[in-house]
Amino acid sequence: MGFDMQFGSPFPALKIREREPRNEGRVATKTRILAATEKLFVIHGFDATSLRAITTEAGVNLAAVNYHFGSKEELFALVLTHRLDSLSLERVRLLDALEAKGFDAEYTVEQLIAAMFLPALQLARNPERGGADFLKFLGRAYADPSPFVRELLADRYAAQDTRFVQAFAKALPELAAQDLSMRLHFMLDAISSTLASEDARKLMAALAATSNDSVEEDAAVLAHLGPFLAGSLRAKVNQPSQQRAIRAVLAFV
Amino acid sequence: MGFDMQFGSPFPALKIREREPRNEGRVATKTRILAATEKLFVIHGFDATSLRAITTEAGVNLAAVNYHFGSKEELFALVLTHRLDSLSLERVRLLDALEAKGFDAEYTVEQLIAAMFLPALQLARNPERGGADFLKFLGRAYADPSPFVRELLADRYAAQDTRFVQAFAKALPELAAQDLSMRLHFMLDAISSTLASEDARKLMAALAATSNDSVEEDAAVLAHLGPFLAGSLRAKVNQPSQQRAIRAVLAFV
DNA sequence: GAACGATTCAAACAATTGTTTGATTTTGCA
DNA sequence: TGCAAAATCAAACAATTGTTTGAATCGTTC
Repeated sequence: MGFDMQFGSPFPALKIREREPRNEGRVATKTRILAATEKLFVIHGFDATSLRAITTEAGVNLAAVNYHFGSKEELFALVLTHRLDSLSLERVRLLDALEAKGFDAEYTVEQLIAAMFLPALQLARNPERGGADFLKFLGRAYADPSPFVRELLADRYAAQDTRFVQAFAKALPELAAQDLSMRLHFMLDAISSTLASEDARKLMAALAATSNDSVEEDAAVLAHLGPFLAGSLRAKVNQPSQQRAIRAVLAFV
Repeated sequence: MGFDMQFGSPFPALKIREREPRNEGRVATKTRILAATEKLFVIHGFDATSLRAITTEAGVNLAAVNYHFGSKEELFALVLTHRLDSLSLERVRLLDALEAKGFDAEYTVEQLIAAMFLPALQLARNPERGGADFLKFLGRAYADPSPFVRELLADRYAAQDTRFVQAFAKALPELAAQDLSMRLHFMLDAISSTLASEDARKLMAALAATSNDSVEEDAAVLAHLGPFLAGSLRAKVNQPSQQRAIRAVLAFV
């Protein structure tokens, strides 16, 4: 479940042989492969997940991957875009809605942060679209070192990233472009590697547990995440306190 | 250069055959291998750096690695600890000095941040001990997905990490342990993945260029990094502004 | 039920990996 | 100079990788 047959390839280049699965007794081979791929990708990443491991996990023949998907890369491209496209769409939708309604002048940064992270929290709560492992999946995807994965993400979601960067720039006009760029870099890298780490996700689960309504849970997580991230984005450079602290430490060098 | 023969293995288990290199005409084979390993590790990471690539880069025979170092893992363990041990020592030394002198009550967080990051900036300025590529090396090491690298770092530098966590906890008594833990997680993950990324390091170089004294350069970088990190650590949870921002965004869901 | 395409399967392929072997060369010391 | 240890070398090894092949099987349709 989760996966099903509506896997129309989003890549023109990735057109695969289409056909209605005809056996009813067991889940279609393609679906089993996709599910196994997602499961093993979360654990091991792209490079370390072999086609033999996938086909064994799925209980299908090794050649089935190349037959149904063409290649390992095409298979993983489908798995990645299937999950991440909905995340991206939802993020942009929230950003659109906020821009249409007009930001709350005082809390623009907090609203942008909420628009960035609420969709992931929601997807993690929807078993059909990722479930609890969705955050793990997301972290893996953005932390994966394989050039193939990195280029796929960069190419496919660059436009969305740009829109958020521009929105943050507008909300923080006093911050130099250099500093904003560095801080957003930090923020996004932190999010993704944190999502990939087991204990950090446990922490977030613990925070969520302070409420019992599911919408309230998301709000609880954001109430802890948001100020932390907003605080970092709003901080002013060259504070005297920082200057003094640096001098004190430099004295020991 | 940089590397030389004082490669006494820090691991009892990793004792390698010791011997004074006897050929003078060219750099000793062991040294060439170590240098090539470091160079390729920075570019490709542990898994994707093959022994054949290393020995080709070093201009030595393929079997030389197993002959001189025993295995690929033992070779990389030497390269990693060689660089990271000095960083760790210097960090702890600064922390000791600060604790001995007594922290500046008002700026403890800033001082701790400086103690964490100054050593890396210094090493990056010392050609003998890493040079400009040291930050790249550091980022790679902490972002590397290989279980071998992750366990090596966790086992070897856990004690140092704990000391810093405790110092931060003391400096931020009003912050719940959960939140502090999450924020430090974010902070360290952000630092390492940022160091590994090309454009983020360019940004830091640009910041450093605003001064010409080399000590001043480090201070300049810290003046931009510090407030950003301190701001994130000091932020208070459950701010009304954050709560309102979350409500506004949740309305669109 | 014959025929045909879609699917599955075991097997092999070519390429790459870390490691080992055994002969050969180089080196330092007697 | 002679000799033994150390170092280098080409070659092979065993294991793993993604991919391809060609025959066997399955399902549908005529």
